Amino acid sequence: MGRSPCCDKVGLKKGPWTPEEDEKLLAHIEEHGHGSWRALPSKLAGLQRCGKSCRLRWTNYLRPDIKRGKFSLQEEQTIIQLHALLGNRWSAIATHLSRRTDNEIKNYWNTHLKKRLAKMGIDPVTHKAASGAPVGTADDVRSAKAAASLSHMAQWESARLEAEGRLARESTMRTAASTPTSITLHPINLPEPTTSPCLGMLQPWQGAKLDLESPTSTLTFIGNNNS
DNA sequence: AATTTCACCAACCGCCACTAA
DNA sequence: GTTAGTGGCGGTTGGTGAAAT
Repeated sequence: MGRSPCCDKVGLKKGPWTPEEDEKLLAHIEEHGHGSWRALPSKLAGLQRCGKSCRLRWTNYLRPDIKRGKFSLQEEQTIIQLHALLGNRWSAIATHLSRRTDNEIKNYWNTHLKKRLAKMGIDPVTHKAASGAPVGTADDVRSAKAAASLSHMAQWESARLEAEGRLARESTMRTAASTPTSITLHPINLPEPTTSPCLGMLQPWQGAKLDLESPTSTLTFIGNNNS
């Protein structure tokens, strides 16, 4: 498959966006909406940016429904648990954290959460206690069970996401005009949220009692199982 | 006060999936 | 069936400010 490079055109600006550029992009999107990103820069006089850069700036920064600033404890828990389930599928994780962008979650994971897990002797990739890590023997059994459970859940969730993707595509093709395109998630039977050994790490930092509501309970489940 | 090191995060890059011609 | 164009995703980089020396 051939691909034309997007951002190698001479004369296109790179690097941080200026307030003026933000203003131009915002004004344009407010007026025309965001449709064809590639065509957008040519419509915007004076904006020497490639469409890809415009899209990124919009989705990660300018979108009005973006929540910025510190992550709450609840959000941290959600990220950790979803990462245990989904791995580095940041966009999928972001859909479960309302108003957070995948880029922001990814950055937060790489700069904060990953290090914390490592410090706790937990492998941030597998979410299992790292070999040789100081984990209590009683916990070992629990951790192993939890890991096995999470592994199974991960497979389940992957399959579910694929199915959802297919369904979403099919439904948009079939009923493009009439049907709302919101994706409804189907219930998954999660074990106790605390089964992920790494979640316990959040408690001492906050010194507060955790309200360990299942992170995925923030999802809007419906009762029907059509899969 | 000057310099170095570290941490954070916005933005870039390359790849993939999908679609239209 | 093939090719080219586009949007989106995840990994990575580089600029900047804060902290340490």
